[in-house]
Amino acid sequence: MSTAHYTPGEIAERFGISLDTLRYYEKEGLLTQVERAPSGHRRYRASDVELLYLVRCLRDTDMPIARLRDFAELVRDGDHTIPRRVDILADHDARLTERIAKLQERQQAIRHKIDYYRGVLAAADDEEIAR
Amino acid sequence: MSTAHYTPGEIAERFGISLDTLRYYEKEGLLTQVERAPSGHRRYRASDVELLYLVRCLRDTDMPIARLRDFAELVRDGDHTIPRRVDILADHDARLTERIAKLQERQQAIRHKIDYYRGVLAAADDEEIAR
DNA sequence: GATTGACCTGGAGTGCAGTCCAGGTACAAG
DNA sequence: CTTGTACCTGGACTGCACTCCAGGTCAATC
Repeated sequence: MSTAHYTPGEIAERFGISLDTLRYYEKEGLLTQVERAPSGHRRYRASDVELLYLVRCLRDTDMPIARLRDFAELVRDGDHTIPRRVDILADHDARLTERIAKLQERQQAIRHKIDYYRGVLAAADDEEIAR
Repeated sequence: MSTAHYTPGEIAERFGISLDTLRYYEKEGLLTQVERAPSGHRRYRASDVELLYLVRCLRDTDMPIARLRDFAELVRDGDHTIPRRVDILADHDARLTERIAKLQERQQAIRHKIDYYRGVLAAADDEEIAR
């Protein structure tokens, strides 16, 4: 319940990821350097939460870890990298749009198959009734 | 150019997958038994193409191989398994709908971030002009 | 009859993204 | 002081879906 920081447990809970994954992200450079308590325990600040939120959005939409690392590096390098960050995000956004369109196409095909099968079943039922 | 069957190369080309992947699918039981020429070479028929098309739709929408195997087994078992096939497809369709919705949510968040960054850039430009 | 190209087999290897583990520290509660 | 819980580290392991490879066959072509 502290105001200034969050513990690893709180963060993991909040984002629905494991402590291992959280540490893995840090090790892979997806987060800017996380502060430590004198005990060595991680202390996550609001800025970490913010970046992690974006990281999760990008991972949930299947951006690979390597690209996320590049992005996080730009974040670490300061505000002058914002144009490049926008490029990465806009590119991802475009891919995502394509990807969603493709998924919807496939979904249509699957629904067609379901309808076809339902037609077969209905025909079989009719036969049953006619007997 | 024969009318009755397709070669592995033709199939791979048509579906944009590798020969290895094609053989892998067969080995994993995603296809019903594929015929062979006397030479031992595979000969794909229209029914194989049809099933493979569905398999690809389902894989493209991330159905795991294990579930596809279950589905293919039902296909092999005959028409009386159609109700169960419909269950599998309808379930997948529902998951897919959820999945697409989640992707779109994430996409909104990413677009928000892009807009935020563009706002920062615009503000910086204004400052530049004011100087 | 040598070469070429498409195909065959079984099995090993790859890349990605975590996930698990052993052995240890920090600290609050009983 | 012991117990419990949360956390630490480095490194090994896992699951999934391919992908690659060595060594071989077959049919047509030069």
